[in-house]
Amino acid sequence: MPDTHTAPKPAPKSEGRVARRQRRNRAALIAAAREIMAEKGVDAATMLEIAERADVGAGTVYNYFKSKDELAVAVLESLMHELAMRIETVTDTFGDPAQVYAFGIRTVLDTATTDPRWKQMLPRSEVIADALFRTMGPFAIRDLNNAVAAGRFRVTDPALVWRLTCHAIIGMSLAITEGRQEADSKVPIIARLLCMAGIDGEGADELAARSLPDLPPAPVERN
Amino acid sequence: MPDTHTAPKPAPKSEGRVARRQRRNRAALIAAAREIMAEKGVDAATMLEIAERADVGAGTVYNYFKSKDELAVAVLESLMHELAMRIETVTDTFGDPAQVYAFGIRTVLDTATTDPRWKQMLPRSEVIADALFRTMGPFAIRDLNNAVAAGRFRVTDPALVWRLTCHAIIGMSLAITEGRQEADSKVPIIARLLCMAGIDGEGADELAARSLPDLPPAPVERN
DNA sequence: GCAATAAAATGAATGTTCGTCAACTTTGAG
DNA sequence: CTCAAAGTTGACGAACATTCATTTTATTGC
Repeated sequence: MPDTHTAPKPAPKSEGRVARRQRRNRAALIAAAREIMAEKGVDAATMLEIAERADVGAGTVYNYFKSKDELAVAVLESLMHELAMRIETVTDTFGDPAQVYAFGIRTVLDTATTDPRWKQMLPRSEVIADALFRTMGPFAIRDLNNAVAAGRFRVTDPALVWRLTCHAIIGMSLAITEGRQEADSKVPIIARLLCMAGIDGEGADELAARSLPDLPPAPVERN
Repeated sequence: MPDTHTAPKPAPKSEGRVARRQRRNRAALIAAAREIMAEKGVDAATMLEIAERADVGAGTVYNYFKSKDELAVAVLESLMHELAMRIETVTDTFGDPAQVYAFGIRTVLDTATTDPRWKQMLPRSEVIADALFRTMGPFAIRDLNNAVAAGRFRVTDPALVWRLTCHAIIGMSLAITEGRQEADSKVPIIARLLCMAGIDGEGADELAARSLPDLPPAPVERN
């Protein structure tokens, strides 16, 4: 009698213990991966060590992330989301929309070359650039559009400009951290990237040279 | 009697068998790696298979290249050097020095997104971008300087602009081959990259839209 | 409560690959 | 011809991502 009256898909009444544990595990895994990857770099961080620090079995990681790369992407996205939030709290006081965009890319460049959690990810340039494009894209594209509306920039395809900028920022960050590019060339780098947004050379130089307000401190790591 | 009259460093009279074999081995290894990496990608190409196709023992590869990465870089450099040579044969007929630069970056973008030997390397963005910077840098920087002298571009640090351009080109090439970026956005990509060289938007658009002469065919693979 | 069932966690085993090394071969000067 | 230095070899060790059969945990109908 296969026609028993068992509910085939029991409506998930409210959040059960499973869902709570899953959220804890996912967060713990990302936090552990973040720490270990920041300490030793993406490649040197082994899945076993990450699993141990998150206090789960080695195989469990694969219930949450299909591969090590996918886990690394999740880590990156969490870092970037956090940075985007911190940037937001500062830029909404700016009068010049072009400066909002300039501050954003300048901050990403500074963070990528300074924060060890970012630095250790840089060798995976293509992954990090793509994550940057996706995660901070909505903010950056909005800022570009604002600056265009204000007559400061000239851009027909903001997504294209943003993608070009992402690859350039990450590539230059890696070059700087590896010493192939002088660290004090950050201002000219920003100026040239602003040129891609359709501002002339003098305007770009001036914008890139403006002094920057401080970011709010990063939220403390939760244990 | 340590003072025997043995020449401590016997002047290499002429090229001996060792030197000849070494040149053959190095060339064979690069050729084999080129083929296999083009077929299967850098990661999927195993050192053993490369050694076998080059007809040397597995350990011998490490007499010539410290690591798999170093071998991959050598392959890239050979590809890029070849492309630079082919570009040279075309551009020296151009009247406008800005067009020489534009043609160069356009050709690199086209080749990277089209030639399977390049395409398979793209996932190693950071390596390929750096190789591009080094290998084609002398040409690109010379072209930039010429265009500046002709009043077409405005650049204070050509190496910086070239490095930014390298990372952007390679990143966009990968995005195109993976379908994350439409392939028909190549012209606007080039236009935006030209903006970084200090030309205004209209000039960049016009330069990027010019039709391109064909390259001479690639030299045939030697067996 | 209590089975019955489904979902998730586990960790030992697997398969792969890079790079090393001790033994072996080739080279070429004396 | 002799022999030491240079070059080659392929088997091997270590490391690591991923898999999967088994065990543990949670949920639900009764």
